[in-house]
Amino acid sequence: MEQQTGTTTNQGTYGAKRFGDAMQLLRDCVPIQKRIVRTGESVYQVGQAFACLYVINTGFFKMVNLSSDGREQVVGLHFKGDWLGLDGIATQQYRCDVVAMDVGEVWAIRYDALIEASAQAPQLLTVLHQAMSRELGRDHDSMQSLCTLPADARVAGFLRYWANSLEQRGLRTDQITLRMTRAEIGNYLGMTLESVSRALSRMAKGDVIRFSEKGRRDIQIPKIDALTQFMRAGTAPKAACAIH
Amino acid sequence: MEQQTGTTTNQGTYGAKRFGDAMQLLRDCVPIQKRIVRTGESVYQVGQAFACLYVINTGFFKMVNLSSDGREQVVGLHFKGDWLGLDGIATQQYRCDVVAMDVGEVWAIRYDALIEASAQAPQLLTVLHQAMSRELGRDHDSMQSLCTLPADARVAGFLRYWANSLEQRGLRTDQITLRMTRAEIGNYLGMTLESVSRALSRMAKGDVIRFSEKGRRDIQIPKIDALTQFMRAGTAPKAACAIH
DNA sequence: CGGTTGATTGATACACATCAAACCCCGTGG
DNA sequence: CCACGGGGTTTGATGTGTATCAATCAACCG
Repeated sequence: MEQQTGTTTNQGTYGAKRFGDAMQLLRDCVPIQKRIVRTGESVYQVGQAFACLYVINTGFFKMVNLSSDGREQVVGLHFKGDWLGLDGIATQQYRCDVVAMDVGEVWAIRYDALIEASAQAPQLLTVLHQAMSRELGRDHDSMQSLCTLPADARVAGFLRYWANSLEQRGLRTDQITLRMTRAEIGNYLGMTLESVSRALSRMAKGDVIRFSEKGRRDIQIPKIDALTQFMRAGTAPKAACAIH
Repeated sequence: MEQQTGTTTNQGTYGAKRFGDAMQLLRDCVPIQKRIVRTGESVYQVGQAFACLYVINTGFFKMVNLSSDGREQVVGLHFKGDWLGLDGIATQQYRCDVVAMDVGEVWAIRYDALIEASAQAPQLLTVLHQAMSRELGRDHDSMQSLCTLPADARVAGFLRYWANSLEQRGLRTDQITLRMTRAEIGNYLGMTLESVSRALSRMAKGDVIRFSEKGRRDIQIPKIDALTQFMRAGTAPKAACAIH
């Protein structure tokens, strides 16, 4: 695995380059409105009239679904290069809130302008469709985790996902800073904050992760494989016993 | 709520017409390869090279995610007018299996041909994007159900979703035939087949649903509102007590 | 400094999984 | 025709993974 691939040109894999290319294309082909979003502020909110898609330039965002009876659910985490607002196309209204977990910058792109521009530059469609397709795949993986993995494994999977997301974007992965509280993580993973805390404690005990000296929000992952290992540990305990 | 809206022209709502319009447009603008898929056969399988999107003309399909360690997960149910294969765009390989739960017909459309055709007929893009956007929204709702609702409410929500899906397509909803075993339903909802069975029994006891005389696979829903009611019952039992 | 917000850890409770038995339906073949 | 077998469903008894409740602790801040 390469690190700091800011200038590397890896085309086959999902490297940092993928994002750079797409963003350069956007800059060139469509009018873009840059916008700073401070921590806790939202890019858009449920019910708002749909007009723009947003591409994340910097920052971390959570996507929150609100049900009619007041339940809140974090349904996605988004990083640099991800598109926001896609769920608004169908109904012409945004279906969820997107909130910045850190100060960040998004590029607003009018959907109608994007479609128009795609007549001249069809690659724009490829970029858009790939973003949507990727999110569909991610959602399916999330559903699978929620349905088939025990709590500990879900937390491990979450850390692995976060580390992978950073790595794909050419960011540091040896020391990651979770920008979410235990409660937010728990909400995203379908468990309580206490369960998240216990899972992390168990991982720390097994040296799968390490807490940084300053704050329990910074986590070191010595070996990502250890996380994958830890996930399987809970999934199929019978197998280990069957060997005798 | 109107029934049998086969010829009705309701534009604002998600009526049966939406599907007819889109399918007519496709017929007119892009080459279509019709294909019959028998019960248990798959439209495509994970790992297969991506080339086509599929639009369901008739039948019911389940979308199954397979993880590297062998876990299977039903991540979606699809009906007439839904698009299949969208998750393959990003990686150029299908990411899951789509299996017919009943004999049905799908229309295969080459993705590259669709993009080309969209240069002449931009409405094609609208149709495609709305389909993707709708699925994203659906997935988020599923995640919310999995994370926040108890087992009974999830089963009720599942029935309501099924009934709504039929209604939007102008099909009968008074008597619905589940084309899935309890085990499949349980897999989709993140619970065991026994829990599904118990939930259905409880609903039948409360007259929220009725089993048809022939087989426990056919279910009558006298009032859909009763399902919604049943969902809330488990969600906030404290509130009822607090009133005294 | 007290006050607040988030994290950890323990004791207990409960929703659901697991295990097990019985039943129903339906097709097959003697 | 009935015997048989097998897949699907129901229902009960028991076990367990997490939720819930509660206390303590750490960090931050006006």
